[in-house]
Amino acid sequence: MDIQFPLGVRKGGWTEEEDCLLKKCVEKHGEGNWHQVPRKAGLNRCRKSCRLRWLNYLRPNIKRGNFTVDEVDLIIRLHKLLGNRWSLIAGRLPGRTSNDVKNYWNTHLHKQSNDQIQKDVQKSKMTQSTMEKIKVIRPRPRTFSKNLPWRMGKTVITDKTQTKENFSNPFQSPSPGDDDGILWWDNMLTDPDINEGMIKWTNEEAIMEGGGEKEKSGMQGAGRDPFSCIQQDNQSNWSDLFMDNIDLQDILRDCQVVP
DNA sequence: AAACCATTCAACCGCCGAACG
DNA sequence: ACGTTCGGCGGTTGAATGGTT
Repeated sequence: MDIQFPLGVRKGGWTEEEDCLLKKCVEKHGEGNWHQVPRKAGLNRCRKSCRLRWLNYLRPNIKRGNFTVDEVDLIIRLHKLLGNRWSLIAGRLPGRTSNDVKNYWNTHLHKQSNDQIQKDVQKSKMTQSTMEKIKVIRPRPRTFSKNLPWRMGKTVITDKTQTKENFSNPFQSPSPGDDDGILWWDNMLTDPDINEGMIKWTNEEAIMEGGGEKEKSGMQGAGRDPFSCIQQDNQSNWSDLFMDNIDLQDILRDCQVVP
């Protein structure tokens, strides 16, 4: 670390002095224009290095320390839906950076995930219905209605069966009052096949990391929905997860897996 | 105490898409 | 239409640290 290059661009770990310069610069000029930041801040760092340091370390309200059970659970579930879209996942975890989430996944959850995939494969070989569920990931409309239940506090219960006809116009926006748009999300997020194993992971995680009584008791009850737990804990609101998030909708648009 | 191994995480790298001239 | 620049992202690396023998 700490290599000096011919062009004078420093690499490696950041010193306190550099942190201070960068922080002052961003506070003065605001985020953005990263190509100008090294010059304005008087740093011999490349723009990318400055940006990364700010985003991952210096930015205010960055949460450090262990991930909570709820955070872990959310990561797992979002990863199941989105894959390695770390920035999107991190965007739903206040104070966490994409780098943090990525690191956490790679160090704590990756193996568990692989194990779970193996289980899923085994299971899918056993039941055709499971096979269908794996194949049929239904795309969603690009826009969400303002009448969405999560905005109105409605509870949605739906028939999980799905026919081929449902695919006829996968990107069609729901008509007013059409709850179908959220039903898919609800199905996805409450699907036992998707949820299976996750709660177990997080329980183990909490115990492994020496989580206190709060954490352990926080996951009591095997059938507890982690999302309701999030809401109960008031740390985050599940409804917020998808509100005003175009990116997420775009991803969902790409989510169709053709049988 | 020393050597070795495993884990963590800050930082770098290369790529991509958007914006702009 | 094309080339360039910039911001942003995910994958990967490697130093630091902790644990084990």
